[in-house]
Amino acid sequence: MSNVAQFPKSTAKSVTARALAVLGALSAQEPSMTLSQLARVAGLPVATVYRLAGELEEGRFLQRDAAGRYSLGVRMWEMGLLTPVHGHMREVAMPFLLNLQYECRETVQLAVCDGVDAVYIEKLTLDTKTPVQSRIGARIPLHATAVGQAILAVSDQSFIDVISGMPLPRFTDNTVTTPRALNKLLEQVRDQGFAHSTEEYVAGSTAIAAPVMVNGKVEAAIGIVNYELRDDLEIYVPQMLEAAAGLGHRLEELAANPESH
Amino acid sequence: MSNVAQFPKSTAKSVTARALAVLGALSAQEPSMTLSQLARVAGLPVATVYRLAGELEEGRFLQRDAAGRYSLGVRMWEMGLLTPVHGHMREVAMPFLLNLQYECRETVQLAVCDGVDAVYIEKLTLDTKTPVQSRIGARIPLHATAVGQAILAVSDQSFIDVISGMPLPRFTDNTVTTPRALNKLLEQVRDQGFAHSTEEYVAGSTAIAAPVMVNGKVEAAIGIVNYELRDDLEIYVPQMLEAAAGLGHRLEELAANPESH
DNA sequence: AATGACCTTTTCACTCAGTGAAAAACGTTC
DNA sequence: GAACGTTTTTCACTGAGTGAAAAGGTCATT
Repeated sequence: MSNVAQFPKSTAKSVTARALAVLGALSAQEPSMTLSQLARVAGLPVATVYRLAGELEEGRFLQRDAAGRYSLGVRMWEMGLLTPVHGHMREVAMPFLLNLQYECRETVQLAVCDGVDAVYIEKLTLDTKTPVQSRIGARIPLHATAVGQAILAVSDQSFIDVISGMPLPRFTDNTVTTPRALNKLLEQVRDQGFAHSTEEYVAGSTAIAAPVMVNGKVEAAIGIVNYELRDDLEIYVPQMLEAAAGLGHRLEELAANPESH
Repeated sequence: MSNVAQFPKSTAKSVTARALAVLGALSAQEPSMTLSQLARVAGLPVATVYRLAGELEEGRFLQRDAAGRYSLGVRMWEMGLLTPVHGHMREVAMPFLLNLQYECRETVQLAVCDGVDAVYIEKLTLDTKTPVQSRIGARIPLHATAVGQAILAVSDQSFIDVISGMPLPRFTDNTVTTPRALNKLLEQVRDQGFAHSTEEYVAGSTAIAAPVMVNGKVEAAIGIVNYELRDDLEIYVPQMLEAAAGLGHRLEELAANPESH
């Protein structure tokens, strides 16, 4: 059933905006589409999309498979890796994440705050049947995950107010959905220095997370997740805090020295 | 003096092409630029780039830092993750790579073949001063790296011929640069089931690598690198082969079942 | 083989979105 | 304070981009 109509952008914008709309039509749910699907989702005439997609393909931002379906091209991927989020943050964080993973042998995550939610930048997991929720690049709510709470707790009060002022969607029975409860929770996180969340986002998963501070400002969060409701996850808190602190310091160093490799 | 009009780049044609040229101006070497740099590199008038960059920023394909410099935006990164190269292979491979990393505590790499060279898809490293050469997304020569050789050795003979027919650039004293020598090397790789390369690409580094076979066709390679010329890297061959085989089987399973998690 | 459903590709007259030189407005460094 | 490089705004002009419609493909179903 096509109940789509998520982008009814009748307001035909600039050529560039249209081109981006074409690219944006592809999503995690539908990473490849036919020309006409693309047109429908982007809300543009087929002929227009035909031309635009052709040019995007030329530039390798799109690619067509054997069947003629469009998906995002290698160029897109290559360029994505030049993004500060990846190029810098992920690269610098890797050794810390790996060491932490080595010590706890649980799934280790790195997330940053972007807009009003958190985004997973890296996930090191040994789990072969890992849930989709925490795909790298996935956006996750700040109020309902350990990494989100770790970031939010040490953010500016004004930002906290913005977030707690927005609707706080419920994902499980344990999700915190009122501003009051959220603020209380965040205070607790600040007190103990890390967040601990049990089944607030996904049933059956529990997680701890710590903020990564760079020059007094939170830049990311490192978390440990377990999908079997381990109740002793906190035994890894020291190592996690060490990883978070270590990463923070390293980022400060790199920010100071332009490029001290 | 006479610096009036120098248009080094051939004038990009369509609006879309120009927009892509603006994005394409950013590179691994210069991941962030001022507006006018952007214009110069893209070979477009400043006013034009000003407008285009504005729109690209709106769509979060570009972003500006505090100083007003442009770099690639989060959107670019998010979408890059939807690319076929990344999405599947990397996700499935992670547990195998992590286990291998756990066992050898050396830098572990995953690469696939794209066109006439290999591309690093993932790199797990504990090394904080890791060389730039093996950046994720970096393209590396098939003839001069362990992962490249591992892939090439088990490729179709026709493809091997194409590669060995091309110029084989020399990177170090140890680089194999003649078709004869390359073929001999590849035969050896086939015989022993893995590649072992010492200072063929980067001085001071040694690596081993094994191909990942999926239904009889090579799809990737898993490698272990060391930057201090460890001469006993081969002790990890069994684990590496196990990881490669494990990943191969997992990929076969997933190819069979459309989507079994 | 004829039908219909859905897709891709081409065409073409119209017009409005995109253009870029030039000038204004900043922000530096000497 | 002037000389330089930057970013931003303005504006008259015009060809690049548009999209409806028609033509051409491909694949089921009858």
